[in-house]
Amino acid sequence: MSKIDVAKMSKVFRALSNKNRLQLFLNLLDESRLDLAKGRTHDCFLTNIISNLRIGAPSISHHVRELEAAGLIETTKEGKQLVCSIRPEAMDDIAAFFSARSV
Amino acid sequence: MSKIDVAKMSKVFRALSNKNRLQLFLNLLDESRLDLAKGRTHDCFLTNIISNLRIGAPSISHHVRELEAAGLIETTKEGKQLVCSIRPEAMDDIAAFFSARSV
DNA sequence: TTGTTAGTTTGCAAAATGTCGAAGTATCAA
DNA sequence: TTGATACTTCGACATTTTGCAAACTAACAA
Repeated sequence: MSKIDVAKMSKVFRALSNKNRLQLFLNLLDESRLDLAKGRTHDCFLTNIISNLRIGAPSISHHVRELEAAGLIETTKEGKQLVCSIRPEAMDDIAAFFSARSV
Repeated sequence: MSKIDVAKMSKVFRALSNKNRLQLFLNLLDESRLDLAKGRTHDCFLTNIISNLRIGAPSISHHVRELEAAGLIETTKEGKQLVCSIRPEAMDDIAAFFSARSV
């Protein structure tokens, strides 16, 4: 199991501590579940996962970068559009840590 | 699986987003691992889990209440001392959230 | 009773965060 | 080339967060 340090972990939680940012991440997670379960990554256009957020484009842009800086997602450009994907390693690290049965 | 409440979950993440607060929680988690793995709770004196935090007593007091308000821990008084314990359900929620394999 | 320990409450200041409007860039379409 | 779409960057501003000092309370010891 890879070791996680407190500073890094707190950044992950910070990234998910804002309602809009969490919602954005959850939208992406919903889209990605099936692929993640199979051990694959899943690419998703940003436009498709921000429809239920009531904030402006600058804020969205800012939130995406926070999620990326925390290591939770990766992004690439595809033409005009931004493509997002969840980093499975980030999910795994934290899941392992908080699994009560992992002693 | 229970549906995720964004507002509630973001509060949990917010509680763990501060380095000192996370460290405090992790100290408690370290102490609690064995019991949690057996499905039990574990009581811990506050004094024992704050030794590596470089902040004053008022800040500690504040952080403990934040963790409690987020539903991550429970506290009781024992004489002069405060006793803390991790709420196992909170752990389960977090583990489930980050488990990519749970579809 | 007097002192000590363990934590709480209050009030305050510095720093970080979240959102926005305005302006800018890059891609693609007409 | 003109316009539209999909972001990004840059201040600015209000709100929240974090931590501290000072004063306070409750439990216990001497």
